[in-house]
Amino acid sequence: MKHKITLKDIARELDVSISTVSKALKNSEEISTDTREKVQAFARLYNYKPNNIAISLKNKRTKNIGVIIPDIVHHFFTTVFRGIEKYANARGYNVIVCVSDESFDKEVINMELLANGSIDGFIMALSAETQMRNDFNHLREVTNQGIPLVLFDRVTEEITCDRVIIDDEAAGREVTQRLLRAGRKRIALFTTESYLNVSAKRESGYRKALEANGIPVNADLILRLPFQFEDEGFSEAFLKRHPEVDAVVCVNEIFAIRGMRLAQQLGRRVPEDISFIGFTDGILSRYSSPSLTTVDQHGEQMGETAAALLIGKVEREYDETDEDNYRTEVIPVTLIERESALLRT
Amino acid sequence: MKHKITLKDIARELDVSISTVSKALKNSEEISTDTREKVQAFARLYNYKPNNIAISLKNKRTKNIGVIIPDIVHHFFTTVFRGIEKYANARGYNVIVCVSDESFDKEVINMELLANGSIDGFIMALSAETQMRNDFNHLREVTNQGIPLVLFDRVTEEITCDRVIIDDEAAGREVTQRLLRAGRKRIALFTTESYLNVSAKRESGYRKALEANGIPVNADLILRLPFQFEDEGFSEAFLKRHPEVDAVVCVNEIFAIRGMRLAQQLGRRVPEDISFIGFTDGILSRYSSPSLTTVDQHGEQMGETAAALLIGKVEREYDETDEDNYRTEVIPVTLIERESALLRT
DNA sequence: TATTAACACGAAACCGTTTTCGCAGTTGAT
DNA sequence: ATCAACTGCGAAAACGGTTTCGTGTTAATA
Repeated sequence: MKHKITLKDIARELDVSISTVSKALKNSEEISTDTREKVQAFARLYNYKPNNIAISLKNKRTKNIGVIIPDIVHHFFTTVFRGIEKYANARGYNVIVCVSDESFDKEVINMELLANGSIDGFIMALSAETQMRNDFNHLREVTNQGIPLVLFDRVTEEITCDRVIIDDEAAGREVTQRLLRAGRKRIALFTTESYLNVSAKRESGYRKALEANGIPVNADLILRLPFQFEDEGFSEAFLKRHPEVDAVVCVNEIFAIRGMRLAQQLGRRVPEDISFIGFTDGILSRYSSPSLTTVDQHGEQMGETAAALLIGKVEREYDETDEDNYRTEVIPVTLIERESALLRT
Repeated sequence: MKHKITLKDIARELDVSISTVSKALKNSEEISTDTREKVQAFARLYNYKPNNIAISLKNKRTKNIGVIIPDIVHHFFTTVFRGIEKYANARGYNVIVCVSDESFDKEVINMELLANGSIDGFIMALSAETQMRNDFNHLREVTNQGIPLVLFDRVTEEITCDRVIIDDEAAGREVTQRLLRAGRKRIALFTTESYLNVSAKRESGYRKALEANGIPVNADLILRLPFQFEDEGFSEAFLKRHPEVDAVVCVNEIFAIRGMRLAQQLGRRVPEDISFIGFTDGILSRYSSPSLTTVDQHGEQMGETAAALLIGKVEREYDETDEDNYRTEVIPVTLIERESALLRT
């Protein structure tokens, strides 16, 4: 095994001091052209590369950013991750990913592990369990240490930090509104348990749209599905129980796809008899039959924005206690109109 | 900003030496019970956590593993990644992900960056461009430095390292064989350009199955699709040109889904008129209409196996020059029978 | 000729740990 | 009383860099 060459090795070989080598490699004016060239030639020859760890220790900067997401096998998070990775990489940062698996404990453990010098900052989406427990001490711990934090999608207001979100309520309102305008009368909502803040906000938008149109919200038309497990027939029972429903707003892609399949199996035509609109523009939406009309959250852009905010903080000096330094970026969404909903009357 | 506490701080406060603090925290017998307790109590109180970077520098071990994959928004790679992350995390390792984006240059740059001390080993799938160029010097560079490397899925024989693969040829043979047994006569193949070794092997299996059944391979029935871009109507033209085709073997999920849609749009019934079998058991396969019969590569298991091999190497002393130390693990595949292919006659 | 400035380089501190080794001071045995 | 062994701790080197501050040599200036 070829031992990796260090400054010390070069210094020994060339019979100069370590400092001289270090400076020569940085092309410091302090070192004579002669020596500089000699050192640089030698370094090139033996393919010298400085040790990242040593530099990190010295600079107290790792050029690593930590990303903690609930799940990686999930199109939305994957897309955001790509945006983060792309932006970070272009600026010389590497990305360490930890998957919390929707577990509070894993989230805490991973954060603490990374917070001890491994990363310069965090980008994360809260796990479901964290949102349910409403316990954010691990986040506070980290920000108190002066480690920059950017939350996206699954965020909380309890922590002073940057945020990248979409306007979930407006989006929920918008899609419901569009269905109403297209003449739909009985609009159902397929959502998750309400502790997920995005779901709660989308639901709130749904409710507001109905109310704004003088339609009373019927709690029976709101179906709360367990989001981690397979739907145990809840949707099917719901669709059978409510033949009058002519449109469904779904808080994610998968609920919509499953719903559509079941509706079709029950002999209902999509979108003629019943329209479906989802959230997240993943491959499923594009390739399902019919293809799904859905809200594109522009995950990649969210990721890039989050990375930009984080790296900005990392590289700039700033006053942590100044609330004005924290921004909440709202990424505009786009409704992708496909086949699963009739929106033009 | 609360400054992170160090050994030095504790030593100063308690008026002992840094060495004493270090030993006390490790519960060394060398230190009196009194001092130990005092130090430990103080450390707990101020929530002392050792600096990972300093430890890495000292130990020359980072507890980070580098993962380089061509694409993260791709179900198979994501699944493998989850397996890696799961296994690694359980053993106290973090995972740094770099996306090569199918580009040779990015792959090289990322590897070189990480190889300078940031990681203890690599797990990777080669980019398409790397496979096309057949240039593996960056891999050789890394292994020469004694950095363990595990290749998965997109591998090469040119490098001495561990590998985790499926038997692509056998799988290609198997699915073709099953279609033949089910009475299909004109079986087409939708594949990528042949420089991707997995595609090449699957094609080889397809050919062998046909030959074994006395059916001449008809090159016209092999459609090579650009895999990075949207299919510009090639599949459609193919299906129109070959109405006699009654089954298609596809080297990935997306080719199969697109093929099915087009076939259906052309008025052909799937699976009655034409059967489709794909590779990769992603969400698309499960939720398409009809659902896709596909080869499950068990990505998560591949990831776990790769991580196990890597961490084994990292933590064990071994002789790099001994070829016997390198293993190629073949993960058994499973054919998931769904609706898109009639396999029982 | 004495002073000074520029030049080229090295010593050493520092980042935060771990670990070896040595050194007092105490204890117990001879 | 002498020596050995043990106890409890600290100094210092090491990991691989960066950076500040000297310092000796040479050449220019008074």
